[in-house]
Amino acid sequence: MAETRDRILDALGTLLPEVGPAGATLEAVAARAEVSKGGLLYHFGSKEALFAGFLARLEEATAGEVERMRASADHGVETYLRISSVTDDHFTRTFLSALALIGTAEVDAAATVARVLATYRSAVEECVPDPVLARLVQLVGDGLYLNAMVGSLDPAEDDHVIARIVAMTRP
Amino acid sequence: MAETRDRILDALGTLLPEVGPAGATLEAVAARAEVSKGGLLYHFGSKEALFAGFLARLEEATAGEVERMRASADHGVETYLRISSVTDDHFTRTFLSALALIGTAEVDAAATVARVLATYRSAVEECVPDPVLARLVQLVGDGLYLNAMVGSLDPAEDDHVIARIVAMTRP
DNA sequence: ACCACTGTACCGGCTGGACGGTACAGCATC
DNA sequence: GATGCTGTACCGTCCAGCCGGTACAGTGGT
Repeated sequence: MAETRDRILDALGTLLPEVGPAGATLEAVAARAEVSKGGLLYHFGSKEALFAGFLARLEEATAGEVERMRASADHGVETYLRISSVTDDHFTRTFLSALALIGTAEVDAAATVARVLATYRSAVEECVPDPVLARLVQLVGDGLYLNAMVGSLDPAEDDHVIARIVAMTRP
Repeated sequence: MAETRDRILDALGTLLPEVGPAGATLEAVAARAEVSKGGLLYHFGSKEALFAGFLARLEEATAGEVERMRASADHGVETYLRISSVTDDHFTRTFLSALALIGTAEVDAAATVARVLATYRSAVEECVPDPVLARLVQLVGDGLYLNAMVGSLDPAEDDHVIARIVAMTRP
């Protein structure tokens, strides 16, 4: 069942920020997903496949987020930065989990994250004519993600930064 | 000998970006440092102590970097951003290694990194009067680090962004 | 000058436990 | 009774930490 598969990936997503890749044991993931270890290995033949499945879903979700950016009235900049600074967003959590996967032997998470960032970058460049400014916008978003990763994010305060940047991008 | 201790920590620092925390076995670190496993465990009683020692050295190095910022002619902003974007710098590599440690069970690397970022933040706030702009500068720096972590950094290109920000901070 | 002893630095084999992966038996539903 | 899925017992590997040992540089009593 595809539902079970997604439940397993969700379980991995909640587990990774809590205990890191080392703590994300097959048994731990199975327990969190309320599946047996055998059941997990039925859906994902190996830990590598499990992680790869997670990263694949991240890339799909990225496409969806970029679509949301394109559809937004302000041409996406604010939408982009808001997502980065809202830590309880599902996509943000998935992205942070992927960051936690960087450095694991099983899978090249860095490459996937790099692709995700590149996708975002093209999207930002679409709605900010000045390429230097576009890159600046993206770097601020990335900075927000890094701060979210280490848990030092004050969303209320960073609202002002976001507002400033949005103002810069529409003269 | 303190020299051996430092050599071990250096070995860990070069190993972490290459193979990640999972690959940074006691034996692997010992081999890289040209010490036996027993010798390593003589200096660091456990893997946790090894990682903790590495993070402690990062915090010391941070103090030194902030000092360099304070001493620089341009009031630190450019110095700060340059460090973030130069991936072969010793401090940058140490910092990226610490990022790789986030999520390991042995040690709370996120807290250390958060403290390092907070230290930098105060330093930037010292030389940029506008607090919102100061935060923006710091977020761009953090964004550069994140990009360096996933290997998607084009230093030549980001020079323009740095120049733009430096211009913004001295009207 | 010599020896007994102590502390420091380092070495490498061993073991117990954890974890990834396999095998297989059970149990629905069709 | 076949298929899709689940649970569990088990195996092999890998690794952290332990431990018995070596080398050697003091140190101090004689």
